[in-house]
Amino acid sequence: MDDRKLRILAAVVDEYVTTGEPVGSKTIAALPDINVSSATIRNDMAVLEQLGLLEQPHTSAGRVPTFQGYKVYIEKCMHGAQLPAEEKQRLDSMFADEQLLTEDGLIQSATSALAEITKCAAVAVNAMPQFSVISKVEVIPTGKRLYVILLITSAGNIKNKACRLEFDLNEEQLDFFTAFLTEHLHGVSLSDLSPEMFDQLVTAMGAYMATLSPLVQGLYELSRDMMRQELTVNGTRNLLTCEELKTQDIVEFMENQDVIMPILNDTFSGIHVMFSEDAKRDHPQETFVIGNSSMIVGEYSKDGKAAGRLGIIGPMRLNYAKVIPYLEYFTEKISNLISEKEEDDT
Amino acid sequence: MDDRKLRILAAVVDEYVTTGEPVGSKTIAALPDINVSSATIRNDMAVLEQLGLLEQPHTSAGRVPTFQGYKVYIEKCMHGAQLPAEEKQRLDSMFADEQLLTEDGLIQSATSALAEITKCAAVAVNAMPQFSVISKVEVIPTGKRLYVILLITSAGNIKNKACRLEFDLNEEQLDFFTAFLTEHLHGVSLSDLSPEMFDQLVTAMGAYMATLSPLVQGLYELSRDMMRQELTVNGTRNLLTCEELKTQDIVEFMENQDVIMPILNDTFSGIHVMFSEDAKRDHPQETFVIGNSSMIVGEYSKDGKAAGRLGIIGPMRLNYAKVIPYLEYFTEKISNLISEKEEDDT
DNA sequence: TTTAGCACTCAGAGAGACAGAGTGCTAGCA
DNA sequence: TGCTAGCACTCTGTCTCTCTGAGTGCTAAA
Repeated sequence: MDDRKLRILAAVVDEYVTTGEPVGSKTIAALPDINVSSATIRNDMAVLEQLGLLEQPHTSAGRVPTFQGYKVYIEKCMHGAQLPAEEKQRLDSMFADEQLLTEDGLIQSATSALAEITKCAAVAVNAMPQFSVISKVEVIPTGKRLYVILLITSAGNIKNKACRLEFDLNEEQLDFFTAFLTEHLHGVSLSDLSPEMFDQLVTAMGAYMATLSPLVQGLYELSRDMMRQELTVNGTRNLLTCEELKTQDIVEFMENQDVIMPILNDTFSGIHVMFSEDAKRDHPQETFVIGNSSMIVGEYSKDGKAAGRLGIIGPMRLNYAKVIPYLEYFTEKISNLISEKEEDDT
Repeated sequence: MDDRKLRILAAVVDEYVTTGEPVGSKTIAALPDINVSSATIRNDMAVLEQLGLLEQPHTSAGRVPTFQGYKVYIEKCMHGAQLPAEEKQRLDSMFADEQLLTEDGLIQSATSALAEITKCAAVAVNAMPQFSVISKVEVIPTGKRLYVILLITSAGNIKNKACRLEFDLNEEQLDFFTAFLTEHLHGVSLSDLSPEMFDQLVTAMGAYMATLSPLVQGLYELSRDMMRQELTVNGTRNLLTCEELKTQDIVEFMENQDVIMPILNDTFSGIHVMFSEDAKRDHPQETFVIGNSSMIVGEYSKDGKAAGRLGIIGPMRLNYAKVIPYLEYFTEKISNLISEKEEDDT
């Protein structure tokens, strides 16, 4: 695979990405940095087609990159595209205005900006919170036989749940229960909270068991709830303008966004590009992936530890050279902002 | 407007609803309960067209009901269609299995069943919680300068919010604040919580003002949050199969479902049918309504008091005679189930 | 008031022609 | 050996034309 063939591949991809039309040999020959005739290009394109990097929609049409072609392009032809300095500044100032925002707000504005800029859908998930640890459990009486359990983790997540008991608790019972929970659960990681562990808790309560078990059950559900990752999706409607994506697929995705969770959680580092073909192969159990789509995912971190992922879902025919630098910028920016915040808060 | 014209209108609607094709005079003449010739029907249809109840897509096509035509049909031709008894039983048994469910769960399963049956989108909102009153406010220290505010209403809604202060509070301050909030807020209705009222609260705190105002601010945001109605939408994808609805519109709706809130909150009683034309007229400020759609809304109640609304969004060309009885059934069923539950709980 | 008959209209499907873009192959040139 | 010019061939998309069928409105008769 010589240098010229790579340049031709890159030219086909660039051209196809902007026009959306199959690219012919003459178009390529007319480009300034290609100095061979269209006949030569035709020969090279035939080879690229045999390698599975290009394909023809029909005999008398130009060439279109295959998803393997895109892969080679991204890997070998894109060498570190950068965001223009003025664009960086513009975005920096946008984030400067929003310094006060919470992490949630940050993710919201990052995904919507990303969706706006790339004309794709932007997604984000926080990292699996399984390793965060319970820092506080409170039980608060709030009405006749009605109690609210409040669960707080080291990562700062707070959730509550109301439980109704058979009987009202007296002060002593309440104190016992709070102390009991603190003793057994403080510092325990969420992922260690198994149903078995809760069974043990119930037995350990001895005489209080019968009265308090609904609370323990509620607590279990609450911890399950905490384990759930938050998915943010923005700009899915942008995908509608891509003819190569089926509307049916897009809407199915909108109604059932969670299917992309396992794909987002795949292990990798840095920026990762994935096509619907890959997803179908690696996650056959997922009922649904948008056909002909690609997903570009990056990771953001908080004080050096993985904190979540940010991605773009778009058509396979996507201006990767433009989009990837943006994604890099945003992941880095989010990492900085949430890490700083932590610093000046503690 | 004589009886025969009404029967012809009904026949056109019924026929159009099932076939989706404009209906010609011959088709109507062939129906068993119409005993006049096609020429007579043509004359009547010309009159119905002048009345604005029917229209022709083009000169040599059959007739199609206008939205006014549907209105007259629903009002005068449908005389109380009923759900077949066996269907009622089937649904009853479905709900019997789910007696343990919460109100949320009930709404979830009702909307998804309704969407499934009608092949439309089903929506639900709870009633505006503006008249529920604050029954409890708690402030719980959870870490360094970190406090969680817990707000509980008479309707049983619970929400929390974390606030970070400049300084840690000592026990006395915390006690003061809790007592202060209970004194001023207990029994106050959510709709009375204005920014001005919070300003007064802050001033009334005297010396504590500076330290505690972030908590008051947090409390205000929490109360705003509580006022927000919960919207449940299910089965929007079903709408994609209707050619008369624009995909663009449907997707726009999916991404921005809240726009239907004001429409759902319109005052009415019983079952109410509304067309996108009506919605555009009555809610011109709403940026978006699905064109050619209709929305059928009913109300469910809890112990006789309005508790929320359940609706169907579908194409204007909809089998109203089938769909409306289902909606009636579901609203009544939900009302019964949530009311019963309340009884045996207090 | 209803009906039968007739001329008229219009959309949609199908066939055929044509232009244009692009290819593969062959033969010649550096 | 690698590149190029030229040519025949292929295929799609578009345009035009025609034809069919469904449906109407109008008129005259029952």
